[in-house]
Amino acid sequence: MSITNSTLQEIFSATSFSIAESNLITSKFELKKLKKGDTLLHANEIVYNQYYVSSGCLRTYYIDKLGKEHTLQFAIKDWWISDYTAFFSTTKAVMTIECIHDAIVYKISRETMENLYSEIPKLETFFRKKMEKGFSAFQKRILATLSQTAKERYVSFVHSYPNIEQSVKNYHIASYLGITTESLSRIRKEISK
Amino acid sequence: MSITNSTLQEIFSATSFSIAESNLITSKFELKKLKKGDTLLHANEIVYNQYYVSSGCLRTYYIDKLGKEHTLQFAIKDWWISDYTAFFSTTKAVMTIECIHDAIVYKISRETMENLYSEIPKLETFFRKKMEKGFSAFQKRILATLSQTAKERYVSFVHSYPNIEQSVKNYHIASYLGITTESLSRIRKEISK
DNA sequence: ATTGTTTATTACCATACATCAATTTTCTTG
DNA sequence: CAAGAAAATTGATGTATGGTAATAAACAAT
Repeated sequence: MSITNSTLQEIFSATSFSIAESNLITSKFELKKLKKGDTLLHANEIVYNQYYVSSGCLRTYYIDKLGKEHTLQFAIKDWWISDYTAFFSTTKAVMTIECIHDAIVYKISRETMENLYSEIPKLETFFRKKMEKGFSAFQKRILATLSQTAKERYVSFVHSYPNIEQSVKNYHIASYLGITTESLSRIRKEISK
Repeated sequence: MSITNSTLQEIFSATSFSIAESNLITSKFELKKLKKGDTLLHANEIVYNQYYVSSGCLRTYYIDKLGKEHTLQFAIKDWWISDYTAFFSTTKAVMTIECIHDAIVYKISRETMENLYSEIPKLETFFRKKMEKGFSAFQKRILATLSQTAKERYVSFVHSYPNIEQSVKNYHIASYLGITTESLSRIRKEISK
């Protein structure tokens, strides 16, 4: 229950806090260790928390009515993860979060976040900017799905996220790109020629 | 140059400001009237501004290397519009914003926004929450593209945005859904049976 | 190392959606 | 309301990606 000051530095690198602020913030985060295969968040559960990923790898995925998995997001060091649609409104998760590689994450609730925001405005600024980045990333992804072929999207994924590409299964990547693992396999073969 | 207090109310409905705050904010917005067919933002232009839509209808679209248009977003009354990826980093627009129906918008620059945020924290809260909603909406759209057929996405679009559906061309909707206008036509035929 | 299990590949056929070209319908504007 | 322009529809055919099933390769565990 609670994290260290150096962890605080890790999470909010560019931001500087007073001692009082630091103490307040560190007291609110909770460390969690995850093993490969663990489920951090189950679909249908009410989402109270978001998580900062300090190490390891996780993914958020959605299971559709046919039972197929669709990966919305991967998260490695220095990424935040949750089912954000549910998190922002404290409603039930549509997605599941799974640990792909043993991980260390720091957990914080939305209620706590909102309270911290009013006490420490620069924390709100920090997260507003995070959100702007995330919004941007999603926008780019939508444009990519609209305008590119599966092959182009794969190439650009490998290029943009070399660290992730190495540490996840091909079928995870396929479900992120919106294609089957067989199609991805064919694409990889073509590229390797 | 500058808007009225009642317009301020319109934009920030749920939020209340002191007189000084109101005056400060209203002085920063600039009214702009647009005619159908006008371009509010050109691709390749540096993006300094975002716009609140008071009336009318606009859309943001991307032209790919083959010359095809892909609609990222529509905006009607009470929506905000810009090329946000470019706006957040004050870089060149990738997209174009076109007026689809005569519109009235209020313009404000990012620099002004950032200054207002530090003076009026609740304004930052307002936009953080807007951003959370937008992030959520994009997330849902990505999940929909990953897991649904074109027909399902069309039905859900019509259901979610009845006001937009009425006021835009079918080929706009097609380019938003990521299909051709011919395919959309076939889908509509099937549904009408 | 051997065996079992998970993941990736390959082949063959199916399907959703795209493309192209023509036609019809709807909207504009004098 | 007539004539032209823009948008939507339809038909015929093409293509990217999906589905199924079998096989091969990679990984894990004893």
